[in-house]
Amino acid sequence: MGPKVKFTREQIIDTAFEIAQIEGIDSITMRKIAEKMGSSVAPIYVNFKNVDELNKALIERIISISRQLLMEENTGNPFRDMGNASLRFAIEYSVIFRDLVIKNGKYMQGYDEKMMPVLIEEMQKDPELKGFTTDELKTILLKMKIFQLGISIMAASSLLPKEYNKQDMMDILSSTADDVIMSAKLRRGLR
Amino acid sequence: MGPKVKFTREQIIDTAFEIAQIEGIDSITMRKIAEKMGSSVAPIYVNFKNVDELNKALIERIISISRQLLMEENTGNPFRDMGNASLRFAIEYSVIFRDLVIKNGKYMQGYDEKMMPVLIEEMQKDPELKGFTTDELKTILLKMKIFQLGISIMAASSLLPKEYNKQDMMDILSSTADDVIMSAKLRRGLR
DNA sequence: ATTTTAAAAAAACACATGTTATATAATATA
DNA sequence: TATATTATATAACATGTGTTTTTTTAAAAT
Repeated sequence: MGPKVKFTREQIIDTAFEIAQIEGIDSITMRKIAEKMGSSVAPIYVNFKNVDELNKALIERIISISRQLLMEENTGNPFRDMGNASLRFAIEYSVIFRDLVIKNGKYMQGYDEKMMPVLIEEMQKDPELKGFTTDELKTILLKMKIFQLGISIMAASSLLPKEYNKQDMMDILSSTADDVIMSAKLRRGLR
Repeated sequence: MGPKVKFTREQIIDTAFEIAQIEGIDSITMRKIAEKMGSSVAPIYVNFKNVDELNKALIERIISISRQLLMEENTGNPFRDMGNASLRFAIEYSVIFRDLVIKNGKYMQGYDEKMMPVLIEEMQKDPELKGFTTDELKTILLKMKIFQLGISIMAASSLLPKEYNKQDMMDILSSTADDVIMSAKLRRGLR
């Protein structure tokens, strides 16, 4: 055996995450990570074949954090929880969130397609949403996902009115959900 | 005088725009522009002090194109036109649109703050929106701007259901506008 | 026709970055 | 204790980029 391991794979990913959070994913370099850890680049190349592998691991880490936020949010109303979790992630990790949406559309797309049926199923259990067809539920969900992405990006990019705080954001998200559901109910009445 | 000018400022910006449209703004380099024009980098440095100046000029070009799209869209319903124009830009120039939102939040912020009062004023003339207070109109506008950003980014990032076409996007944008306005009217009834 | 001038090309410089090759040193094992 | 192993450090290499310097060249002025 050689000397004790001083820099682990986890530590490297953590450090990359910290840099990404402040400067953006593109600003990560091998030397920056090394400097921040107080090492040379050697430990990085022991743990990762190259920069692409490191990036892949970082993306996985980010996804896992966002998923954890979703777990924490749990009012029993799944599609509202999802919106709030996304918003929280966008606020707490704004730089990374923007990078992720921009760069990683493909990953998100796959993730989304898997979540869709699950969410529809959950929505069917929701008393507030009783009596809607699956198609109507799909439309409601899509509208809310669109709105949720919009407000998340606005929050992450400081595009909302200055005085807007987190609570205001959650309120307008919730209020728009009400709008969409209410209008769907009215339309249902016309069927 | 020296030889005839072979590479104009406009041509350089056009070429940068083409690269940005395909590979993203960050992928623009002096040498790439030169190669695409069939020149050396010299003409670029005659027309621009450095890469920052070139980027500034490119952003101006992008803004001007997006403004032109807004001019073309003109159904007389200003805040719906704005949504459609943004959506069209996002679809036609998807790579640039994403870069712009992400990178250039600050510019958009300023642009927005200037547009807000104008739009509110236009909304007050809209018969569909008669009888709302300024605050109510502001909320409606904000909700629609959020939704519009969300769908534009989804369109630009291919995050919408595969079968969704441009018309579907415009329809759901319009339908959500209806939802928001309708719900606001119901709330107004409760005042 | 010659000279001047400015546009463009070619080459060079400085620097950042990914990656690899080599050197160093700490630890387990014989 | 001596040796082998291997984590880490150091240094070097290749490449891409912005920028500057030098050279070439074509049009205009003389």
